[in-house]
Amino acid sequence: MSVPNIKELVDRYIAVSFSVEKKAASLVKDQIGSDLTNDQHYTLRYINQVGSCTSSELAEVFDVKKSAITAMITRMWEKGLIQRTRDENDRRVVYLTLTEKGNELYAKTEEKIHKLVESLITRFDQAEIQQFIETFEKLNKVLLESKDFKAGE
Amino acid sequence: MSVPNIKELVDRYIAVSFSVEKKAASLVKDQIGSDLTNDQHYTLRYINQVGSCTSSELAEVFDVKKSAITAMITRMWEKGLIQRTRDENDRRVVYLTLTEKGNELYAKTEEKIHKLVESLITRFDQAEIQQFIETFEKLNKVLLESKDFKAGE
DNA sequence: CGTTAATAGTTAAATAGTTGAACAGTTAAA
DNA sequence: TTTAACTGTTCAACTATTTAACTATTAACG
Repeated sequence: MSVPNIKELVDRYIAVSFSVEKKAASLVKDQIGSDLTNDQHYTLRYINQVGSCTSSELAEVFDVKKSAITAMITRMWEKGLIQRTRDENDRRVVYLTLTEKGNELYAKTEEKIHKLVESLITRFDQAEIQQFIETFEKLNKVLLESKDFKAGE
Repeated sequence: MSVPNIKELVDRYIAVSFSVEKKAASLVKDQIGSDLTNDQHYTLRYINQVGSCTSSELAEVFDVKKSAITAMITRMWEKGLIQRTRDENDRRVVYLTLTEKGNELYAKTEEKIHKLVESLITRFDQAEIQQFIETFEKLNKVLLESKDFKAGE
């Protein structure tokens, strides 16, 4: 058992990734659920990070169709969290930015999530969690390449 | 930068876990999307693993309300994938099992997901992926404890 | 130039998943 | 035996998603 075969590793990965995803989503929701959905928080997070972006860009990042983004952005726009600004040079393009209210709500919810994640990862050895995140980031890159491969064939 | 502080690790974890989740969900869906949703596949997977379970148990595992489970199970029952059997001793309880069709569809989709995950993790050093999964499993335990803590306070 | 392509985003209908509250039926406790 | 607890369902409301059709705009090129 000290050298698990590939099949066992695959099984364990599928099981644990599903379980962690469900539990983490539930904990995040407990923190921010009354103000925002998890997806809406991640949308605020992304726009806050890049400053300004388009629907197409979000669709790419979230790996969903543009119409799904339109629907979500409209809901957030109705809550006054997001601003839509037409590009004057290319009038097809709409830039999405956070409003003051959007920024404030993001900061508030992000603080809660930060505390949550911190309370989790400080229960690990620092070297272990660092290695874990590095492999996780590698996996993220591998997934990105898989997507390109898929699109290219 | 060789010794990142906690805040940086937390930031990186939040970003990468979100990104991986989105991309993985998308790839899984590409494999099984026409027959089942991702959640439905995971439900088949769980029931296949334990043989038989109840709605309450699924609600616990999936961390959602029982009414959400009822809705999903009903959809899968309409497709002939799941059987509902009342417990004769405690007639409140309904046991959920896979039908023949459910088993076959599970096997078919699981094979695809297996191949997908295998193609991903074989791109890592075996020791690295093994360590990664072990930490992931630890995280899963920590999350379970966090849930208990939350419920207990 | 003018027609045709491609692009950015929206709309609308359909489906899946989710919550919360009310409810039925059943079992356990007092 | 009445009351409380539990299992599962129904319903209304909502978010997220896809597909297909559509508008408006820009780019390509003959």
